Amino acid sequence: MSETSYHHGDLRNALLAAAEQILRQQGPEALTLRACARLAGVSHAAPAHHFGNIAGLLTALACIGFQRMCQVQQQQLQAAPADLVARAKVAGIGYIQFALDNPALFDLMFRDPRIDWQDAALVEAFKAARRPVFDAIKAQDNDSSTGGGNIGWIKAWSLVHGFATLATSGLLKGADSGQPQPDLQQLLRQLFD
Amino acid sequence: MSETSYHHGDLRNALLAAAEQILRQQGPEALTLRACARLAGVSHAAPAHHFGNIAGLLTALACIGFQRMCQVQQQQLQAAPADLVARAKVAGIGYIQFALDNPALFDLMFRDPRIDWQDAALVEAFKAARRPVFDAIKAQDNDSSTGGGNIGWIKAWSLVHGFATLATSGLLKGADSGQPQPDLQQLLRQLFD
DNA sequence: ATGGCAACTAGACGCTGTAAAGATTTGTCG
DNA sequence: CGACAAATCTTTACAGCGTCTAGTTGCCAT
Repeated sequence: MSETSYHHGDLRNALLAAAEQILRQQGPEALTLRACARLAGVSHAAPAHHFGNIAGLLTALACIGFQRMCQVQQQQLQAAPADLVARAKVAGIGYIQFALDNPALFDLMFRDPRIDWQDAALVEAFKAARRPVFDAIKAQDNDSSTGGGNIGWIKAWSLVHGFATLATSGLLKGADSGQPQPDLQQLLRQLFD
Repeated sequence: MSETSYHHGDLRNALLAAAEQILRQQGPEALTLRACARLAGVSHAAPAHHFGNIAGLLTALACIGFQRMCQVQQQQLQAAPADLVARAKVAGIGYIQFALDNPALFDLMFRDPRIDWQDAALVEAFKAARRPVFDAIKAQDNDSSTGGGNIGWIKAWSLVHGFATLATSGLLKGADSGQPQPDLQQLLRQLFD
């Protein structure tokens, strides 16, 4: 059961790996079913047996992205202090750090119109990925007993997601004191002060 | 020089109108050069003479979008009080209101990878569209003489753009107290308190 | 009036996603 | 052990897409 035999053996994962490589190296427009099949060394129709159509493959890749995004936040929270405000900052920084480290994947997850948001596994992974920030804000609300509705959580999520989106889109270039290449890490540290 | 004659007369604007209609009614994936040509009643190759390629048409449409977005904010600022904090809120609300009223166009402007960000006219329109919020925050900074660098402006832009992006993506559904259809207008009013 | 030129059409090419049908391997049951 | 069913992959085909080239039409200035 090698890569050269008729039956690949692990084609589904091989196609996902190929898709991520193409996305990272050539961008979302080059990410096609046939390109993934070529890179994996199979016929152009093979991916359909594992993903159905292009939406299925992109949705599966986005699902993996949300899972990794969740892990990044959880890992950074493990090494964080117990202070609730500090933990909220750490969760937000984890959210943004994932976007800065994986800009193409982040864009695919949140911006590609071909992704199927009816997919149950995707929605579950998405909700898990936004949960660390949600929980951190809710913990603050409960502690100070100022927690009204969800507006605090939505404000925090908007701030974090907006910064991540603008940064991965390259739109913060020139927005920061005219520097063509803003120090995103420095801006990120100031974002929650 | 009517729509039925060999020479259309105003094909460029007709194609832009067709593109906006397709985008609004059928989404970004249906927005193709050939579909615009069909709707305008010309041959499939006609758009190339006015826009060069698909990126040219989408970039021109996005340019119009940024111009309208700038107008919405300016109009709302005309009827706004002189208080600097209030004016900053009005500018941000105008930014978001444009996104809520034109979700498909907003997505095209900020999310479509086919848009050419090297285009000078597009960059100029984009910078004009984000200027109302920028100026309002800078006026606050100057007034209170607390204005450090650009972090205040970037925080405000991130908050506004993040809310607009999440709302137009439909991701705020379910984020607000389990309601499937959150009252975005009510959330928007609370966003800057 | 007529020549030049801009606007538009027609056709072709390679790319894409997807569907149908055939080929090959795996695994299971008699 | 052998045969058959199911899963996996290939081959072929088709329509739609962007874009290029060549050809056609009609306006406009000379």
